[in-house]
Amino acid sequence: MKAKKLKRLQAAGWKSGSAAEFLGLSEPEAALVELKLALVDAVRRTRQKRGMSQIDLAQRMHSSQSRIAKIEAGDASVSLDLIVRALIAAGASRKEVEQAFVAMG
Amino acid sequence: MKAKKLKRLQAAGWKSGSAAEFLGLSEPEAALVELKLALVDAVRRTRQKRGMSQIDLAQRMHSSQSRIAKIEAGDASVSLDLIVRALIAAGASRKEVEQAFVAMG
DNA sequence: GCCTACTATGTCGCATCCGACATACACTCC
DNA sequence: GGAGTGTATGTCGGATGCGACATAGTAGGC
Repeated sequence: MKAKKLKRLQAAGWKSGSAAEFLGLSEPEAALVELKLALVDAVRRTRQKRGMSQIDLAQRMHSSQSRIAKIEAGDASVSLDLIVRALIAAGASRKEVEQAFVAMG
Repeated sequence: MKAKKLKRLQAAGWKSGSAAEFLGLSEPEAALVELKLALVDAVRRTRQKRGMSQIDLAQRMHSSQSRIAKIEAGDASVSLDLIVRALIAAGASRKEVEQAFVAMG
């Protein structure tokens, strides 16, 4: 599956921008992917800044450690909804959320 | 269902901020709802600014008119993913997306 | 080495979200 | 009133995302 491959690639250290192009995603699809990647980064950064483990965050948002791991890995089975929920649950301020979105460019 | 009611209310003209509180959503849930509402507004505004009908937008994003209607109505059966896809497909500029987020406060 | 804490990956059954379709409603123009 | 255009709402089967669990990998202290 294409989406899955993309996610694996990016998890392995691909810089956003090249990955989407590499796999030949259409423009709108690509934009959404970029956005997700930006937010995923924000989740991990925010969580670590707050000194939380994946388990801590999982409990806060009534989810599981494996889900958090998948979120941060950019797994294809993770929706934008869940990413944003995680970001909020991690305690990101409004400004931090905004910036994650802005960073998408 | 609670979420459904909320959505109906907001569609009927409730200002974001009061609706979530009114229904007693928890903080993180509320934040996500606020975000969705802000983006939903942006979808409609962007679409209309571009002179598109709901059908036009639906075709652009390979969806259906009824889905677009539900998006703009804040229907509970619409994910954040879909809202953002719609916003992108409507041709929202990066600045417009940003502003949608800022407006969320 | 072993133990502990943290993170990653695969799978599964259930819930939610999706596009599609039908249909109703609202307006305008003729 | 009828036709045309745009929007809203309800429903359905199939697709996707979810939490949970098991398990494996990784790093540090002892």
